[in-house]
Amino acid sequence: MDLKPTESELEILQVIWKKGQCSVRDVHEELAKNKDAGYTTTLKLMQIMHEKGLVERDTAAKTHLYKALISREQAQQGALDKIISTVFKGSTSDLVIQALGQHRASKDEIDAIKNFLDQFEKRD
Amino acid sequence: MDLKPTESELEILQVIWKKGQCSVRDVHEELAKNKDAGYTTTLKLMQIMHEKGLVERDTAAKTHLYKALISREQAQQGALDKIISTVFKGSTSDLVIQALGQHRASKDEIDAIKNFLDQFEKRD
DNA sequence: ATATTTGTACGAAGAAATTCGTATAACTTT
DNA sequence: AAAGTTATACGAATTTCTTCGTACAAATAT
Repeated sequence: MDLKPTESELEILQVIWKKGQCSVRDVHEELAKNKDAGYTTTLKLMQIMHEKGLVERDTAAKTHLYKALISREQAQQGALDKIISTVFKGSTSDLVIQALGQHRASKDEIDAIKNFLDQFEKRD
Repeated sequence: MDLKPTESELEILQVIWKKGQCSVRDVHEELAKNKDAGYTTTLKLMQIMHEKGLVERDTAAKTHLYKALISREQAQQGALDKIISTVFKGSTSDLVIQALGQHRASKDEIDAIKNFLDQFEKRD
């Protein structure tokens, strides 16, 4: 299993992650808010995702219901691994610093991260 | 200008970023260490990158010399923006915590991040 | 000067991802 | 029960990315 969603697949997964279980129409209507694609395009993509094992589906009723077989966390980790190796020279701290630099995190966020770092350090 | 390098383009950019200025052969030999592709493949990709405006080139000599027109930082930011919006629900701190949690940063890295956070906090 | 090597140009094949049209089956409405 | 609506299936066109072969020009070596 490769489990590396493409760009469009990721858009679909986002909707499924948010809603938990979706029909093609559910997903398509959500996507239609920001994007302009035909219904059968979404259908086809979801069928392909099923073939690839990215989602499972319940075909009991006429309208099939899809669930994600890859978790958001798995996808996050995959995405991180990829960009850390391709643009961050393998350096996680470079990534963290760049992320924080641009984003202007709030004090709360910064504190959350500091706490996290403290715990992390103690653990080793 | 779109300026969103593909996967292969990123591999090439990495070499150019590292060496500063490169001939096609420079890049190709570096890539050949980890990958197995023909010389003309690399050449073609670099020509396309030139068309797209990702690199500039000096054609004065027979062997053309390429320089990056997109900085590593720009590519990093683009990659971050993309995954923050597609898999991290827009949350930078989620990304940071996930990155630190899995990647087992070294003590030095953690200290670097802490220092950065301290400075960051003072700045506001 | 001729042959070999080293380079660019470029068309086109191949592969992967995306989009859509058409067929057809199953419900729903009239 | 006929017409309209809402589904899935699936082939195929399109687009984007990648790879490579061939042609040819310039520099170098014999």
